[in-house]
Amino acid sequence: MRVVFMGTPDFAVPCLEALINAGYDVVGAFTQPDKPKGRGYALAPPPVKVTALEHNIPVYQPKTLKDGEALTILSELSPECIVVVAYGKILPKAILDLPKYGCINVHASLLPKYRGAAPIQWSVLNGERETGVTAMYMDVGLDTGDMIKKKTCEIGENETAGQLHDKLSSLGASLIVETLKELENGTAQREKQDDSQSCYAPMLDKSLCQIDWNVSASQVHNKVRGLSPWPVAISSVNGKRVKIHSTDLSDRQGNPGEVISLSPLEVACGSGSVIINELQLEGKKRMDSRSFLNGHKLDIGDKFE
RNA sequence: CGCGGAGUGGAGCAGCUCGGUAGCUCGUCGGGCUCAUAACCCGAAGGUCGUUGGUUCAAAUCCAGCCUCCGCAA
Repeated sequence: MRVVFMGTPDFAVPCLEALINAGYDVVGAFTQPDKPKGRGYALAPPPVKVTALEHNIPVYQPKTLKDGEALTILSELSPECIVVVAYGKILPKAILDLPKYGCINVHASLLPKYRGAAPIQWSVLNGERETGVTAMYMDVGLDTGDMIKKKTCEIGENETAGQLHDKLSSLGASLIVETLKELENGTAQREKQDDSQSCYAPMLDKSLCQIDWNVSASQVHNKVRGLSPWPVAISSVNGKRVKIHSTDLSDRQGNPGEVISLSPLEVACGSGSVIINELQLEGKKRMDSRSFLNGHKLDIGDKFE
């Protein structure tokens, strides 16, 4: 089957590789344009581009799909199916209608829940215990297409968005391969989404990162997990910004934000408390809290805020 | 040329302004104490102070270049 792949970040890479390994004829890869990134604004190629080039797949990085150019390219590639995984652009109807088997999207949640840009992080932030990946026929809405197939997985109590990301990413890879098989066989299901059950997972905003110590320990813990490894939960001590990378739940009480123990480093929340395992001072590397305390004096009663 | 911080025994930091004995909190190893401890006491090992060059009688410290790591911003 001739397939065009559309995707951008790391999450999409295993799907692309799975298609290649399963023997699909990937005739082109669409991905976002290189963007200036990091210190010095060095131009960074998206991960999907790197992978595609390694397999000698032609890469296209149009700024927009709305003009005729993208459609022309796609017509020439004449894919029987377009697979879209975290591409980051809306596909116009003309493109959706192009391939025989349609445009198939892999989304990192159990739809209709967590439609949108950051389903993985939001499912952790909200303390969900289960999530998964969904394959669907794309339509003109945002993650609203009819569903074909799902795979579920558990979210561990201490699991981070990063760990979940990796799990779902490989789940998504096997899902897309199985889904294409079913499409070819004609055994693929088609199920409408129940819009009344839907919710949105918007792009993460930096203002989310600030930890409010007045909320419950599990809310703090979910925030730390959900924002790890990026963009990372933020607090400050002694006037300096600190990233909080990893915590454990505990249940001691105290004034919210106050250090109530030094070994291990434990901070009180609105209810319960949280043990800080790993943190990072601005300009410094991330380190375990014991190392941190060796070089930065903290006392019981000092406040995180 | 986006803005900024940092490289000092295994870890985290101080020392650098005002050049001249390598310091602190841990860890490690050996010994002691205790019913017991991420407890305490005694002792020991371990560092070309990122790298190259310059200034100087003398450089971790001053000057210049390079490498590496990190924070912000995108």
